[in-house]
Amino acid sequence: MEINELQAEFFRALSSPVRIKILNALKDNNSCVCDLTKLLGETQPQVSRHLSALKSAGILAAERTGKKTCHRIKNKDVFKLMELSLSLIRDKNKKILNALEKGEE
Amino acid sequence: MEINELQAEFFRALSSPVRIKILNALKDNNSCVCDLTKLLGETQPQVSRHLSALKSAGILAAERTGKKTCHRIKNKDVFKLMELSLSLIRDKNKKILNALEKGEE
DNA sequence: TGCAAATATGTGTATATATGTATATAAGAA
DNA sequence: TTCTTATATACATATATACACATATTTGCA
Repeated sequence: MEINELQAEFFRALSSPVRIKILNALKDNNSCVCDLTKLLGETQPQVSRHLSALKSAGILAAERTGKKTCHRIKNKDVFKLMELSLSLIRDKNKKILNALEKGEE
Repeated sequence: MEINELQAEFFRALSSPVRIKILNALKDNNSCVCDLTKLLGETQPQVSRHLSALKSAGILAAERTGKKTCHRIKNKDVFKLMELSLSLIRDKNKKILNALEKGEE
């Protein structure tokens, strides 16, 4: 296993809109699967699977308390990465992004 | 198209070992397809398509001069992202990465 | 014009991924 | 133990991706 492959795997974990949404949802609050399911409007198995992918990538950690499993960002530096990615794609999609950021989603 | 999707697309462009290698190869020197093909030991169509993917993602720019097409990094901030990703995966794979970085690939 | 070099694209195939539905597992409560 | 809630996993399927090999396209040159 080379570094390149580890990096590629890491980026692949971020290459899904649902997983990006999950990260944003966990930015300020930890959350359990059922709350994320409601919040994102996805099915429960979907959310569970995406959470599991993010956990495998080392981005999330999970802790079970009773029936619920609480998920949290393992290292908040991941949001530096998110911001950097936004500024990089901003160049390419200036018009689209400006519109989106003004709330016209 | 939401921001989440643009971000996911962007990260997907980085989710391939070959494309990561290409970026590293272009870090300090611009290069044409044939040189990259030799350097990476991949087939020419492979390299061409991966380059095209990176271009679609807005990460590379290409310029044709004569028979050759020269590719370059559009915004070197992408390497900040690469470094950040490395430090993020380092936590998870301390042992593996330490070994790799000592040159035991 | 004809040829060779550099690059891009088409095609087939194997593999990976995403997703819905159904089901299994785990834990607390009655 | 039985029921309910929370979560994870199995299965089937549709779609996407990576890749090798073959071919088309573009350009410079003889």
